[in-house]
Amino acid sequence: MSSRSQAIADILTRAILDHRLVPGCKLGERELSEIFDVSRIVIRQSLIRLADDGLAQIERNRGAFVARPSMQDAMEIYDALTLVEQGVAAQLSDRLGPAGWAELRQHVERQRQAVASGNDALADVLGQEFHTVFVRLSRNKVMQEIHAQLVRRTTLLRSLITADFDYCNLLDDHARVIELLEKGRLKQAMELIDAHHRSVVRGYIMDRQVFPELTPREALEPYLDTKAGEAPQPAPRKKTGDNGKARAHAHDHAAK
Amino acid sequence: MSSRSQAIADILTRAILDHRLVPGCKLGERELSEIFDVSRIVIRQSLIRLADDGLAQIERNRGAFVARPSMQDAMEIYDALTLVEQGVAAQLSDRLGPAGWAELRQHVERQRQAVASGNDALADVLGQEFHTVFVRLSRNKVMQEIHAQLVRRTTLLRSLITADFDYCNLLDDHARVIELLEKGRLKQAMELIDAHHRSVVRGYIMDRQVFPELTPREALEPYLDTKAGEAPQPAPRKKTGDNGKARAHAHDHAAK
DNA sequence: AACCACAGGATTGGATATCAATCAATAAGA
DNA sequence: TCTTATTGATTGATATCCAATCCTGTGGTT
Repeated sequence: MSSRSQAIADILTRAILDHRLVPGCKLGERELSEIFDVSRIVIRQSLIRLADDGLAQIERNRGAFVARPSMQDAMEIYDALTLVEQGVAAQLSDRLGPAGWAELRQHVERQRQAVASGNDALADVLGQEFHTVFVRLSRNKVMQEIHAQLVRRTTLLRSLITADFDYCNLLDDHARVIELLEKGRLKQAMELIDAHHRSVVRGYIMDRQVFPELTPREALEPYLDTKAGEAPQPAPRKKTGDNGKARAHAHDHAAK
Repeated sequence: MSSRSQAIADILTRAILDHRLVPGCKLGERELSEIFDVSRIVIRQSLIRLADDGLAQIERNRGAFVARPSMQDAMEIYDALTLVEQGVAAQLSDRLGPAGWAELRQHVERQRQAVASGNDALADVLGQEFHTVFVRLSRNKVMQEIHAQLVRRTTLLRSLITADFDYCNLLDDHARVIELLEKGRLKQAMELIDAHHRSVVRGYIMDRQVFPELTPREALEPYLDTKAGEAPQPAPRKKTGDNGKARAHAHDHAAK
């Protein structure tokens, strides 16, 4: 392990991405230091890392809070994500070998099986991972890190929306992007990527404030015991505005 | 100002970008804490920020060093920069209004005047700034920050090269990119951006190690007095392998 | 002389206690 | 009721201390 503050930053990041720590939530140094049983200094360093990553916001003499991106921020993040993925798509359409295309198709197939077998949680994860795999094939670690950061911020954004949308028509986007790219129809693939992200962000309805429901202590409890071992995957917090239709298509959302 | 550690991180960043702190240079906590007259903890926080930005590298129990990117890193950074700038170019070719084009042309014109009047230092700065202005016109703060980070890392890379190249044929790239974009010849503009960055990184000859020449204390001295006021622009360190030809075209390099 | 092992020093990572500055919220007063 | 002052809580930062680790230099061995 690199350092305690990095480990704690990772845990906080996971908790935020799992929507257990919601935007606006106060991240008090004393409270966190008691939860993790470390000194305040280590917590400060963790919070600095989170702030650099855009997941937390530090206000002088007021403390750190889980970032509360604005609607403007959301659009900019999705714009940047679109730009990056379009660029990667352009690179891959030139450079990617058969093994790469096979890996992508295999990933989509696994996700499709997960959806078919009703394993929504797995489908969620695979859907998220697709983008990561996609960018990894560019073999550019710098680009990967930039993209990963943007993905983290989009995941944070999902804490801020109440209404989900109908994503049925976008279920097979991954497969279609692969297909278009492999056929050399780069422009269409890029337009598809753009259209998809655009429709996602257009569907966003952001709340002025989200209600925590979980104290930081409760939110972080599941991550604690693992000193340096396996990471148990605690179930993400259930969505509050849980209307049936939205829930029915939730995996489509995370699935891209 | 936000915090002491941020201010110090900014100073360290500037010193690195000015090539006063060269890659591989040890950034000892005790030494820096004495230089800046703050506690070691503040320095640690600053170093974490630098590491998150890719300008420093922290090795456990060994300390922090100015990052020493590999040739592979250099290519990846330039690839990412190309990707970003191409993407922004695509956006601007659609969305940018006349005022934007005018601002770009005006910037190029100012740089041209600086070159004509032999003010190489100013030409350098303007040449760097062009990219920043270019990306700023996308009106996307997220993208701006990503781009700025990449630019910082390319500036760091320049500490690692000894041989400069002949950039005469690329002097007017900025103007030509603008021209092509405004005419809607997006593809050609993107190819020009790519070709330019490619030729830059191909010309890189990286040294295994760079010799510091300046102790951290000497390197940081010019930045110190300014508690919170104006930032004096200390002259960048003269290049060591200073052969006439390289020097003669140095401004072309920084000018892009 | 070359090489390995061990001890010591130096440095980092972190804990604790303490202090000043600032913000927030309550309590006092007009 | 509105304004102001005090109090409490939290952050920013310092100093000191301790443990773990790395580096080095010495000394013994071959």
